[in-house]
Amino acid sequence: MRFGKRVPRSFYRRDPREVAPDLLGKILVAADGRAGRIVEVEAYCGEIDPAAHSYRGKTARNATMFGPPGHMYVYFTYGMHWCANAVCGDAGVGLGVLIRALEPLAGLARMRAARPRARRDRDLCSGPARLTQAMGITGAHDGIDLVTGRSGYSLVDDGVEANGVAGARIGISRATDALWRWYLPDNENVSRR
DNA sequence: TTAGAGATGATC
DNA sequence: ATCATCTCTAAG
Repeated sequence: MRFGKRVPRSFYRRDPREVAPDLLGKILVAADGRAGRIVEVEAYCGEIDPAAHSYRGKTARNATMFGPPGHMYVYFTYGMHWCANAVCGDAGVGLGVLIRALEPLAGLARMRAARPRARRDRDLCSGPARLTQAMGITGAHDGIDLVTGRSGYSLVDDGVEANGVAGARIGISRATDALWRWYLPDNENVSRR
């Protein structure tokens, strides 16, 4: 791959609270050359996590979360936004990591075209719905495999170290005490700076 | 720079 | 009614 080597499926087959901090620094790559480094993530922990879509079991919307790890769960929210997760753990359990922000690395012109309202480049991918817009991710991509990248998006590792800090998750009303958000504290592309 | 509210529709 | 959000507007 152009930006790094494939993140293997075994990476995802773990507790999302382990996967999430390890995902910081990895790169989300689109087939058309758009790419961004992950700088903010949140873990969602299935049946033990009241804030997770999968908390009450499998439904039509969250079915991808209960599928194999390393696939992308894309959901629609607030009537207008798409958000993307990496499915974690074993199939059938309903675990995932929400990708909340990217540092734009390549294909900036395409990202700006996809988000004409973004005033500065740091506004392109600094939020879960912003990054899907910038990267061209929609519900059409729900369930695609991020390991093989055969459906247009993949996650790769270029070896750059990224040490994050933990905090409370954003935009939820239950399980607000769990420190299951990780981000790079000095990165300008993190949401809610 | 920050705070508040509207947009907009699927979900359960 | 709620929601894993964003953007604009108004005010400081």
